[in-house]
Amino acid sequence: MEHNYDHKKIEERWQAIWEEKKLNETDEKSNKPKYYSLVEFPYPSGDGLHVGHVRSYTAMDIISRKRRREGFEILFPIGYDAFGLPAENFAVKTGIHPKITTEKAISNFRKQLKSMGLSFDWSREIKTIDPKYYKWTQWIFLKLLENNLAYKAKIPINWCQDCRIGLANEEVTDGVCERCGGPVDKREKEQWMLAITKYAERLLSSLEELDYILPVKVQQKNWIGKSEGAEISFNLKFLDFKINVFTTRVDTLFGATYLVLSPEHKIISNLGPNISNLNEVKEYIKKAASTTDIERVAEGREKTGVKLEGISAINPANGEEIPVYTADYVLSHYGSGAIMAVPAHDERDYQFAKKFNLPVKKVVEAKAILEIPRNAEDIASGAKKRLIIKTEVYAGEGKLINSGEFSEMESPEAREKMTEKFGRRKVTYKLRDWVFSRQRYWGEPIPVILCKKCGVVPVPESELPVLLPEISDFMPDEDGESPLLKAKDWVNVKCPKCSGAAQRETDVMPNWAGSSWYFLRYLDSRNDDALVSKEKEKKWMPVDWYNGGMEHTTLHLLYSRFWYKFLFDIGAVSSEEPYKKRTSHGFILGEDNEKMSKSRGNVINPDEIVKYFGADTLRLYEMFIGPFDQAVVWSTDGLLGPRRFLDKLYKALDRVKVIKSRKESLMHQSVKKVSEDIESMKFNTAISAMMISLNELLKDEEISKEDYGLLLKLLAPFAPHITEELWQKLGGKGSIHLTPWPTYDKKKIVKKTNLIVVQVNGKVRGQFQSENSDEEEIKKTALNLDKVKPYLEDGKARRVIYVKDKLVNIVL
RNA sequence: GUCCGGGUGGCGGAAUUGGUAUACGCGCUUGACUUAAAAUCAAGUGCCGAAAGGCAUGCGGGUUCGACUCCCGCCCCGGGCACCA
Repeated sequence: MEHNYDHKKIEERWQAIWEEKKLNETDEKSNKPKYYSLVEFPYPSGDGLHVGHVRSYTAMDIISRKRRREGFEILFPIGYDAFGLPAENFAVKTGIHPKITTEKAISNFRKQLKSMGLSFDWSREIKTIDPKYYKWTQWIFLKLLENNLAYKAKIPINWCQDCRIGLANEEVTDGVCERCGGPVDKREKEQWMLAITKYAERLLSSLEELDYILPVKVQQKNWIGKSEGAEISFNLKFLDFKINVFTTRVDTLFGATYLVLSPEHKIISNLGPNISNLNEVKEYIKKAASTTDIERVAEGREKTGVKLEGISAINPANGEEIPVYTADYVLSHYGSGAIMAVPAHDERDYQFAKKFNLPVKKVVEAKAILEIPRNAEDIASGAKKRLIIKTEVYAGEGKLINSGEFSEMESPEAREKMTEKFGRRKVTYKLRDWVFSRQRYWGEPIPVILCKKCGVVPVPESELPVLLPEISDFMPDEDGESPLLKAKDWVNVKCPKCSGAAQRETDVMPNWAGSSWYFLRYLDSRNDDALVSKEKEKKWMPVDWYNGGMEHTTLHLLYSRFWYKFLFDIGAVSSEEPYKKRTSHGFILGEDNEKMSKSRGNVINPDEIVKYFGADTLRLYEMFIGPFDQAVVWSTDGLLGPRRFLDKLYKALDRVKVIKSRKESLMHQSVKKVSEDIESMKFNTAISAMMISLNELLKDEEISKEDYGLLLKLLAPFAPHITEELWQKLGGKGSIHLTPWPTYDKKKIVKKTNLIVVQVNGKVRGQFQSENSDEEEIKKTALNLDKVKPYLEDGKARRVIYVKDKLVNIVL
């Protein structure tokens, strides 16, 4: 018998056998209940698979393997999200076509993924760059266009100077490009937009029923940013214009002492002739446009703005004449792009009012705040709680004053009544439409033709896919026009409508396009007639469990929910939400506690780990390293623990005999623990439980074959290769991965004796074993313990507390 | 600023209807085996203390017979959002 655990031999052998036997391929004909488990398909970067991929993929592999053995027909697919900037940037530098580098990276990824023993159904593999795939991405776009959810608009977009690319709101972090960290400014550009805002309410409200981890729900909710308030119209004096403002605090209307328009507000140009300082205003607007987001919100930046001389508005509440300003602290894209300023009750308005000497009028009585002494010193020095009233700005609610008939009312009531009298209810969202154009090469061409006569003409469905043309110069030009413009033969076409000369749209889709629906394609990945057949969609959707990164919460996850709801609306799918359950994994940081990156030199290559320790050890380690949802620090030394565990398991086989004495209580407990922990993704404690089991089994010379086999079955989802090998050596029939998932018997877990802990005044002083639960008897035993007696000499037990089968606490 | 997480040995971490704090693993110490080392096996390992005992879950209070766990306040770390009216 072999005594050494040769991971390389074992892993290669079993991977080949499983592949040959198609062990992991989904059986479409099966009548078992379906289970669709999904991981985010990787972007095939030239750097190869990251240990972070292994973490997330192993977790879902464990869940899929368990489900399979619980009697479900599993769909656990994989593919590649292969359009993207890194390959294109590399192409700009080297002239090598992104397709070549991407395909190479995909081959490498495939090899790496296979070496991990992940139970993917490889027969359904997809890649977003495949024309047969992006045909359907383009098809969805056409449908969006047809339903007025795709439109072209000239809007100020976030422009990354380094990448020469327009960015979606979601792709800008702290005012810099999420990708390259370069500065982002605003440019007016004609862009394709998707009207995700039309779905804001639905995206928000259906969140409630979904089984997503809380942080995901919270983030999406905040991102959608629903805000309920009122819209109030302010008429202008002497002019037939009105300005609408959005406010959540109508109750402060009597305190509105001026209005502020965002510099981009359209009414300013309409008012032009009536503004006596128009030049000054224009100057300010120009300056505001060239201000970047970083500058605009820079900390401690003083408020700026210009008064529109000659213009004044009427406060509808009290008829007062109030001035109108334009200032960049008011955002054009939120609410109506105009606000009523209430300096007494809003910090920002107050700052502005102070600078421009505008009146501050209190209309809500401030509530006193209770100040409590904090530290021991304060308390010792006799400091007492006291009430303080903030004097300057009070942003809270309270009783109204100086508000005519509404005085004496509390804020909520006043809001109701004042909305009714002066305006109307209004709901706004922070969510903005999705900037869908990219002036780049390596993406799906947007399938429309621009005709001077007919305007935007969709490419007929029969002509899909619009293939990405071959070009050799991938650099976008200075103005940010797409490199596709250089493919003259491709660009110049006849208009499908009028047959006149026309041009193809040269913008391509963002890399979020292909990933917004990929989970549907897995169901029917070779279908050329539809993105997915109705029948298969009905059978497999929605995804039962989807694990992925938190960084995709407001991007991919939200986008794909939007597309799916849209597909539902046009009858292409039969349910409204794509993912029933969403969980998330934490990052793996380098050994230096920093994010893994080439420049830091702290990247761990999974290939090396597989080579030296084996895929099973790597999998086990990554699951053992810490709580699945939290960031963890890589430790190569830490791999030794799981590796030793597998070594011990392998050697233990020599001691396995068919014997009667089993460790039933222990094993049933393990089955319970491991089963439950997998469901809650507490893989670290599941592994700990299996380590404890093995350690316990090894305490005896002989190990029961039944116990050992059971342990193998529990471990199989985590370490599929070694358990399969040992299962065969044990004489097991068929693959261990096809055996039913073990069940446990509660009765067998119960212990015969209980350990009773004895405390005196809450401190542990002793313990004893007890076979019964008789309160009086146990209390008596406790009071007579040698360790306890000395405490009873001075005084009597005032009270004795008994917690059944657990603890006695003697209170003196 | 605000919304989520999180703070426990030398290190990763375990423990939740409040009931033995430090499971499991790494590391370390000692011993066995070995010419030696590695590997492996065995014993030990929160801190202070010779011991008895005392002290320990970010800090300060509180509730309780009993608090890592609940309440009040604060500090620090990670992440999201941020002039959103």
